[in-house]
Amino acid sequence: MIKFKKDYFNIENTLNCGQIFRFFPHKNGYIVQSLDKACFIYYDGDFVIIESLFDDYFYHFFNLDCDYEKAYKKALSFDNEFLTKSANLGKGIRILNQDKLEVFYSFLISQNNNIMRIKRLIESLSSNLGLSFNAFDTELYSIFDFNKLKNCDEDFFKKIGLGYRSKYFVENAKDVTSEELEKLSILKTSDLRIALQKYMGVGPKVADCITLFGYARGDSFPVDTWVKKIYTEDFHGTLTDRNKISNYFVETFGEYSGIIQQYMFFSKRTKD
DNA sequence: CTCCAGGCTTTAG
DNA sequence: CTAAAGCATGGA
Repeated sequence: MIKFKKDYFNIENTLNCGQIFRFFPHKNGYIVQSLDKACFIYYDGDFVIIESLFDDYFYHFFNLDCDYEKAYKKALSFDNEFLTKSANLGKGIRILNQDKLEVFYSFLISQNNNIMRIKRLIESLSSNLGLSFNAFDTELYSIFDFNKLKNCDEDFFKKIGLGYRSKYFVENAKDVTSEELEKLSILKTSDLRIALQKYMGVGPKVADCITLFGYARGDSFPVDTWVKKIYTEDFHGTLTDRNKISNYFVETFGEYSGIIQQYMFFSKRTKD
């Protein structure tokens, strides 16, 4: 069991800011899944409790060593109305340390798609290609077995509902492995971003999500349709190219780009 | 019916 | 090089 004060840790906001797709409400908290592991996270007074069989794994997963007060204060220092509002709304958000391969395939699904459907598709892949196990009185599936991906044809992925993204899975399943992604760790973020885009279906935005959520690169700023709206409506920017918008924000926020992006993405999507 | 969702690849200019 | 069409699917 892991127990810590809930300062700068909001369970709902951390799960609902679009960085993770495999979680769901359970009793007084949430069950959260990563690869073949699961944990049960909930509040107990002023504390957050994480129950699992893998304390070390989930301690790292939830990034519990990171000081988020700095990021929050950094966000306030820019004196931008929308950013200040977003930081106050989202200051309990943490960037999770997720598995690189799980992030890769998860965000391969994400393009031109919505979060509810992304969650459904990953769940469907898992129930078809993962192993079932029981935890917290619940029947769960591990993430889809990456070795089994190689043996699936395009029709299988289409039946799951991946649509035109099916061929991305067929292509990448041939050579995108955990080991291959791990090799790229030596690259600095800007080079890593380019390297990831060599894979079919991975463009600038998906690459940024992989560097941020899989490689823990704070100097990443994914620009999707929501963030583009933020840029024009709330920062009154004039750029239209997503690459340039991303570069602009990374130059502005530096190593805090990723978390600040999450504050704003969460804020823009939250109807108050 | 149209429009949109954590966009990318392909093709045209 | 930049601009725009085409793309699967399902919910609003």
